[in-house]
Order: sequence, then structure tokens, then C-alpha cells
Amino acid sequence: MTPRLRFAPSPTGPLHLGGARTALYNWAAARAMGGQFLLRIEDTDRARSTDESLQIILEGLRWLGVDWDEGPETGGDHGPYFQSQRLDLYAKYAEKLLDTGWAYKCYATPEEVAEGRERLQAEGKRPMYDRRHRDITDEQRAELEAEGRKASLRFRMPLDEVRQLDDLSKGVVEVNLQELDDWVLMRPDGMPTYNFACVVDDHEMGITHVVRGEEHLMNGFKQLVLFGALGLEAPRYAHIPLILGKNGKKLSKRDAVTNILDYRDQGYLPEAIFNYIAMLGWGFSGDQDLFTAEEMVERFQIKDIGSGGAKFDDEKLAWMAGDYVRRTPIADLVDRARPWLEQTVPSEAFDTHRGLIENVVSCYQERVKILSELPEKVAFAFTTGTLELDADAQKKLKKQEDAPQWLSAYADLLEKSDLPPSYPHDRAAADAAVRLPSDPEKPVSDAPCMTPAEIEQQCRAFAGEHGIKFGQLVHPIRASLSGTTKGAGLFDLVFLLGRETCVARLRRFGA
RNA sequence: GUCCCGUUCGUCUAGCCUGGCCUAGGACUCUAGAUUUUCAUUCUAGCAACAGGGGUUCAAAUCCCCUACGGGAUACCA
Repeated sequence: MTPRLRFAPSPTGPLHLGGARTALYNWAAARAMGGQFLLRIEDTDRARSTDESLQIILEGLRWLGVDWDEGPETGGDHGPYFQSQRLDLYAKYAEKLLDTGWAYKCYATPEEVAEGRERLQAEGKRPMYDRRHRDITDEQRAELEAEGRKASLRFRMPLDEVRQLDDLSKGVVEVNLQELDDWVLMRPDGMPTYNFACVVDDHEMGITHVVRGEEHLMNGFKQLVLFGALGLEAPRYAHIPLILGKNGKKLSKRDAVTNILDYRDQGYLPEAIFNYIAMLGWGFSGDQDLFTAEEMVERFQIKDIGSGGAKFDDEKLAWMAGDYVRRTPIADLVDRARPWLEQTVPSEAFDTHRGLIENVVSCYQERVKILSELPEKVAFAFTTGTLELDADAQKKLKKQEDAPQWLSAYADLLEKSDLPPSYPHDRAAADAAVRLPSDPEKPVSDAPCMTPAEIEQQCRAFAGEHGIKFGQLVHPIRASLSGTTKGAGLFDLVFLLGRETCVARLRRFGA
């Protein structure tokens, strides 16, 4: 039997971290076992299900790279994949259950059920449906119907039987079925409840393994018994711990985003989010935290999912996000960051100055964790107007009284030097020959202009001639060129800015 | 209340099933240092844990029991 797993979200809200992780584990297990992964939409709660939520969930899964073999938009042989479209199927099963006596009609109103529950609790018993219509006679039934009451369908739970569930994650768990209700299979309006639809669909869709949050452990027992009543084999279940917030409580808005797509919009790389949430409860190996989806699939086993609840930690996520940015090849990075970069980089520059953009971005690649940090950092290289200086930069410029003289002299020197042209002039040759950030280990030859290393040599000589300490010279130059005191190597900056811009910016603060 | 599940550095985890290789490993964070024109990266070193108590055993993080603390369920939600 080929393994088939599913993720069955209900479209009543966005895809949150916990849901994403559940989807991811089911997906990884299916891929690891060479089986199929399907998506089923549990929209039996008509009032709360929305198409907007559905779209957000699908988009979130796609963004993470969790693809489904069958489900909405892809179709498949076991559809429809929306429970709201499978109502006749549930009706058929309901009838069968009624015929075999596993189900019975309950005419109690919600108020009566609640009242019964309270009474049991008052008696010190377990609060649940009081089974008032479990064994009524035909006459009583007729009477209730004559009152115009609508019936829901309840499951006749075996009384006083201990059942075992061999959970893939928790091992064997035992529960006395008395603890469980005569739960509702069908609402009076003919809509199935979760546990009922879930069993019917898991069977009809050939599901073999189910990984889901441990809030479903008790549902697992209900479903197990129903499978038995239907004479069907149940899938293997794995109930895994929830993701917790920093305080060990349920994950809240304070701990993490509630919609996985917020990470996309903040410029997190999906590989990083995938890796991080996969790691929340599953270890790749004893000494490796970073892994790709492919690597995960190679060794993922459901039984290895941790049994303790994991707390969400954004510091580690931030580190991981940065690591993924650093490891992304520069051409890809520019493509993927383009929507953000365009906030400060003119969009035509992506055609005319691709090499320059790649050089600038690669200088900041190791300085950002998420893509949305890039536009601000990179802006100095593309501003044609007056550069704004931050407070620290202004301070640096005022610190040395004779700085203006040096800046002017250095501007004069650069004006005569063989620097690359400034944006928006054509400088493709220079950017193609010199790939930044510059690395002393890899000297550049055949550059059509000075390289950052040569610019540095020249600058050091300049400092020597004028009797200025190199360290002192560097700070005002950096401030006037980039408008900030931090960032890429100074001579990379000079190279990126090119002759005209460097000269202009230096003279602005020169004597 | 009742029923279920869980508990290894602050956090994520490896080890637990199949006791000895555990003086408990890795990662994030933090601290110190190295590199350096800043920031960042990188590298080196350091801090830091088997929830507590009883057993079983020559030997327990690993097996058993109890306690504590967390979490989940207890819906005509999923």
C-alpha cells in the first residue's frame, strides 16, 4: 500500500506556524516514504470558512515549498477535496451507521445538552452529553419528532471498554471509552462534524498516516472506534506537541506572526522558515541545524519527531534567516530581493546596471538577515541627489578640524585617478571585471580601472604624504561617501560610487 | 474536577527504544580574544542542562514507581 498523507486545514483563518509545521511534517513523511501528499479542505463549519483564508493557506504552503499531489487546484482521483462538496458521501455513511445501530438520532437541543452536562458535573461526574436519547423507544422518538424537533446523529460509543492507540510519536496510549462522549456525527442541518468527515475522507482518500497536533489525541480514539464500527482499517496516527511561545504557553501574537505569509512580506527567505519550523521538534542530526528540504526528506521519519513541546525563539530564527541570505548566490539574491530593492534602486537599473547592483548587494549580503533591510542599506549607491547623513556620520565629520582639507585633497586625487564611472554612467565593464566584496585572497587582473585594492594602496600613500594617520582619514571619507559610519569596506565603496560621485560627495564637505 | 501527554544548558536539540563509549555532544544567545578602516562576517576560547525523590542494577540521562511543574482534551470548532 503506498503511503498517503494529508494536510487538512480548515479555512477559518491564515496558515500559522503550527499548521505550517504540521503540513511540512506530513509532506516530508510522504516524500520520505515515496508516497503521496494531499491537501483536503475541511470547510464543514460553513459560518467560519472563507475563500480568503483558503487562498492564504494555499499561498503559504506554496511559498514554503510544500507542494501537494492531490487537492485544490491540482485535482486528483479522490476528489472533491473540499468537504463541503462531499456531503452525499457522508450521508451514505451516516445511513449505514444508523442501520447497523452504531449511530442514533438525538433530539436534544443544544441547551438541553448543556443542561445535562452541568447536571453531571454537579453530581461529580464527567461532564458530557448525558446520552438521554441513546436508548429511547420508537414511541418516544415519534413524540419528539411530532414536536418538530430536528435530530442530530450521535455515535453509540461502547461503554466501559479500554482502547489502545498505538501512536507513532507517543507509543501506546490507553483510554477508557467512557471518558469519551456519544459525540455528534451529523448536525441537524446535515453537515458532518470534524471527526466523522475526517474518518470518511481518510478512508475514501486512502490515507495511511496522519501527523497532527496533540490536541487531536482524544479525537484519535473517537476516530479509531468509528473506523472499527465501519469495519475499516484506520491510518497510523502521530500526535505531535504544539509549538509554544517564549513563556511556555500557547504561541501568541507576541511570540511570532500569526500568518506565515507575514514572514514572506518581511523578506524572510522561505528556505529559512522551512528549516526553522522543521527544526522545532525534529533534529536533523546531532551536530547540524541547517538543512534543505531535500536533505530533510532523505532522513525524515515520523517517529523521530520530538515528544516535548518546543518554544519558538526568534533569535535563532533571525540567525538562521541571515545565514540563508549569506549563502544565497548573488544573482539569485538580487532577483529575489528585487521587490524590496526597487524602493531605492531605479527599476531600469536592473537592466542597465545589473553588475553594479549585484556588487552593491553583495557588499551588504552578510549584513542583513531579511530582504527588507536591503533597500535602505543600498540606497547611497543610487541616490543622485544630495546624500543624507545620519547622526554618527555627522559627528565623525566634525570630529577632525582639518578634515575638510584632506577631503578636498583626496577628491583632487580621485578626480585624476582611473576610477570606474559613476552611476548612471555605463560601468558594466568595471563591474564585470571586479566582483565585490573584494577579497585579498583573490587579486583581480585585467580590470579596466583601479581595483579596490589599488584604491586602498593609493589612499594609504596619500595619507603618508600628507602626514595623516590612515585610521583618522578613513572615517570622514566613509561618512561623506556613504552617509553612515557602518557598512561595506571603504574602498569597495569608492569603487562602487565611481569617480564623479566620489569627487562630488567629498568636495561637499571639503574646504 | 476528570482523562491524556510531556519534562536534557536561558532557547532549539543529540543521546533514551537496544543501560556502560556521557568527565552529557552540537547550534542560537551571551562573554572574552583574534582578524580589521567602521559595521558585519569569519575564527578561537568560555559560561551553561539530565525537574525532584525513591527503586532495579556491578553500572541509569537511559528501565520502573511517586511527586512537582507544564501542556492538551473535556463543543451540534477543527
